[in-house]
Amino acid sequence: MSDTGQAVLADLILDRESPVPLYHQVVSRIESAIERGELQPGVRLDNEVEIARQLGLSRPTLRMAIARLVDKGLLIRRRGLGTVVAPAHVRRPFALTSLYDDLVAVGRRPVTRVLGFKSVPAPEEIARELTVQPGTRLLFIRRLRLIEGEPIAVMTNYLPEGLLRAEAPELEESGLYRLLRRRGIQPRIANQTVSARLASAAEARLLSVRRGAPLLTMRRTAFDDAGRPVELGIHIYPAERYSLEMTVVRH
Amino acid sequence: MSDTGQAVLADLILDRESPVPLYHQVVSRIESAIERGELQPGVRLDNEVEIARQLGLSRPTLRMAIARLVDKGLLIRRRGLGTVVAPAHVRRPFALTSLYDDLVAVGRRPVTRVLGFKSVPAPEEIARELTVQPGTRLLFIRRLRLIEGEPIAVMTNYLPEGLLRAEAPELEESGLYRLLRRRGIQPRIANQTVSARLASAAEARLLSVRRGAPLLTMRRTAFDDAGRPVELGIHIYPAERYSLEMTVVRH
DNA sequence: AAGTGGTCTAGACCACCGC
DNA sequence: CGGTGGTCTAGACCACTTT
Repeated sequence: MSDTGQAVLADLILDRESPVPLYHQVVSRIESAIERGELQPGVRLDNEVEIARQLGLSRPTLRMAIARLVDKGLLIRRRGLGTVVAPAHVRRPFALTSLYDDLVAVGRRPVTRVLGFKSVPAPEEIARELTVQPGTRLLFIRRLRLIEGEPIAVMTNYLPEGLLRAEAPELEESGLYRLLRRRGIQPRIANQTVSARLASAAEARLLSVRRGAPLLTMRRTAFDDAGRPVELGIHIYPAERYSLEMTVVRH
Repeated sequence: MSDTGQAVLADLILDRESPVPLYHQVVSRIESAIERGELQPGVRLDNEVEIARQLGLSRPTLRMAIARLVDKGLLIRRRGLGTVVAPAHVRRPFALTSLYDDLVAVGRRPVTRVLGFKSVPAPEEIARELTVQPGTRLLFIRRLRLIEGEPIAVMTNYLPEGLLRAEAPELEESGLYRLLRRRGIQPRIANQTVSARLASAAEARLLSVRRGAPLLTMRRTAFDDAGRPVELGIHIYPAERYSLEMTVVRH
């Protein structure tokens, strides 16, 4: 009914010497203020000109920050009305994070076992999807992921050779995407197909489910900034223990 | 190896009298040039300052346009290198379109049968997900979608009353989202959970599959600009005939 | 009418990249 | 080094929403 409150952002501290862009500093400060509950859902922010003045920024710079937050679904902005903190309806951004990151984020302890790690010539279909020549040598990786002793995924990946070296042990400690990032490789765009089928006997054994249990399947090709192939992933999950969650924002 | 060509965008026609923002005009012009093949993947664009000059725009305005196209995965931009048209690896944006739209877009003819359309009090769990009071009256809709005679989805939806009226017949002609848009309701953010399970006898009958066949399941809550609940959808798809595709761009 | 975000301009300087 | 995109400024005017 009445005003839900006016947020004062004047005390955000910006570091003009930092290499981190100012608008990005604003994004992360406001983001964490919302996460910590200092900015409650429904709270109305001051208008853009006023916030910019308080922070000592130009309006375009501040707008860039707010635009990012709107994109993430954290803020809602309407002409003539103002900017308010979005309701809490989850705000998990749909991004190219790995399952590993997701699980760690909620405090669970996934364990990974590397089942396969070798160089293979690219099968025709996989070569086509990754846009490499058939027969090109690819790194084949197969991992089993468990959480509290229960298998939750069998992940098969094909990567162009040279992206990773003999890093099988590290794959037991870290996610594939984290390992790639550490080597300076940034997946940027990914095409995913999600479907379902029944577990074969071999899959059932690996995943500790009965034969014919429902599996969630995901097939993904990922490319970097320059459009170079990074990875093809074929993942299967026991549907009884796993689901994919995503938040979609319409622009 | 050598230059892949230099695109001249100077002949894009902009209408400064139009209510459509200039940057948006640039976005749609370039978008359709790429779709029509006038701008081939790999083609390098002139630098921002030059394009802006050619179009008679300021650089920030042009940058806004290019940023949108990069977001959509149509262009790739790298500091020091330039801007090029992205490789063709699909570019289906992951958005809140309906299955209906998707199928029509590829020229297929889906048919929809409305199985249920009535007002019901909100069950507790559904009320919580939609952030309405338990017992609030909701519109319950259940539809069966077929393509070339084969069922591909059973869609169950709950909407706050008042968003739609007695429009059951129209639901056989148009998608739910299209109908909502026509009434000025714009879903903006949606949380989706995708998983899988086996078909019950009743579901198997509806979907023309055997009992125990794998089903892809999707549960979605959607909210509008102002964070008001728009819809809760519970969809099931016969996995043997349907998969979900999405393109994810990391920002 | 008043207040808000939306669009647009014309510059400036910086950081990264390949040569 | 020269060229590119990345960031930032200080304004201006417009369109929409509510009072």
